[in-house]
Amino acid sequence: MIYRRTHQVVKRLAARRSAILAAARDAAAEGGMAAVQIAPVASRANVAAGTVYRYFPSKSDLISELIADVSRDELAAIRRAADAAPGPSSALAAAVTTVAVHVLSHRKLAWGILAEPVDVDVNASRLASRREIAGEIELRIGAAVRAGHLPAQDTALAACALLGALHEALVGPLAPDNLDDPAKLRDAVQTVTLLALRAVGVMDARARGLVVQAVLPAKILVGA
Amino acid sequence: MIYRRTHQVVKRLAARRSAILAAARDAAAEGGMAAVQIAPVASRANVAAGTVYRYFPSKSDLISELIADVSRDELAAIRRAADAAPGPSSALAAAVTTVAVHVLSHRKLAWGILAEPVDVDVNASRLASRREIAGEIELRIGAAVRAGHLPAQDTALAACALLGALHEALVGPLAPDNLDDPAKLRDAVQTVTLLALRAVGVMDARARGLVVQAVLPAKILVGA
DNA sequence: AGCGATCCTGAATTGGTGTTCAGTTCTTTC
DNA sequence: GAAAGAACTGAACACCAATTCAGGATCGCT
Repeated sequence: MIYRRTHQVVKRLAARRSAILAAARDAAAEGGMAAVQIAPVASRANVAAGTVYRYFPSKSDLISELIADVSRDELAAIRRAADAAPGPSSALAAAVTTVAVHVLSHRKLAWGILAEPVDVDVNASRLASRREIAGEIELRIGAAVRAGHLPAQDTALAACALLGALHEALVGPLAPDNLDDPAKLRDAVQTVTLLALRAVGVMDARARGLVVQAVLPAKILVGA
Repeated sequence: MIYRRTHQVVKRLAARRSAILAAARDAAAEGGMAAVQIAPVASRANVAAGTVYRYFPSKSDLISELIADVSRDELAAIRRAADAAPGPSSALAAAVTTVAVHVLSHRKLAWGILAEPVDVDVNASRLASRREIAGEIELRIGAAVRAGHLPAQDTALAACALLGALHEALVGPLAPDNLDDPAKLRDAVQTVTLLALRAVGVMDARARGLVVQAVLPAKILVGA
């Protein structure tokens, strides 16, 4: 008598799985990674604590997958924005703006994904995701360099620095707390993008133009 | 019969206090904030666990003071370097270089102080220290702006971004791991300083000059 | 329906770390 | 030198959250 999962069951299992992940994401968005605890997450997902362990071997695995998930979304958004730009410099500006906007739209979540403390095994996953995003930025910087728009430079280090600047200025603990006003938000994104572009060597005047072009299409309507 | 602390006793108590703080600092330098646990720290300081509580009301207080301590040192170093510079732009370059070098000399410690997870009450202290350092950088940026060397800008946001860039590029998880070689180290400091200066609007050519001047006096002999 | 396989539950277990405190040792004072 | 006060010790306690697991519920097959 062989037990075989029916379509419906498979779907239900998948749904539960994503429900748990979604619950974890919500928890992280509200209270950072520290708030991603098995019991609360299970409760959010309308599941018992033990059930979580039928879908994820451990809390670390759950968080790793959460990070991978969020990063995948972000990476896709960056690529989309950059690929839609008319040239390498615009692409870089678009990529940077996208990161800024994304990070601002869920500051707590971003903080948790980027910087909050986790176990060693989670760090591996986090690192990989981060590398991908940094790699994408690096690519765009490299393209701009090859196009002669930027001076030659260590693109990897530059990419790290850019991301660091964005994160610290926008979601770090010193980030201005008055970013609820959409206008201020827009200003912050513009300012930081400008800084980032100048950092890699875009001339001030040209950078200002790129920023304006990049910010226009980006949706800066962000929920808490 | 009134007990009055003798000089010797006062000194011994003070010595113990600093021994505990030093032990905490060492622990943090080795394994990050997570390694700052009462039992190990007490053991390092040649003291029983309970004794720690005669000097610090709680672990949070201990860590808060540790953070304040380290930050005070760093702030002093920044001021010293900047004040010794001949002009506002040089001062900014010197300040940035100093941060870079300091952060590199104890990466784990810096990471713990800057980004590792801690209780809410500790965060307040950490925030204050960080604000001071960011404030100092902000001052230097402001001075350079007033001197006409930089375009007008949001100095607070710029300061945050600069620090974020430095930290991420030098001690963040994506930081190159080959920084044991002093030459590479020097390169990294130069590169990042250059990025930082350009970010706030120093022209590329001029920035390169400032970097060289700033890096020369900075000791880039750093232990693990 | 009936039976075994799978899945779910949630209370109990586990592990690790901050904190306490009764007992001990050292210090001051007379 | 002895009494009283302070400081120190370290094992015991408390707390919190991850993880487990025996029992109950559900599902797939005949």
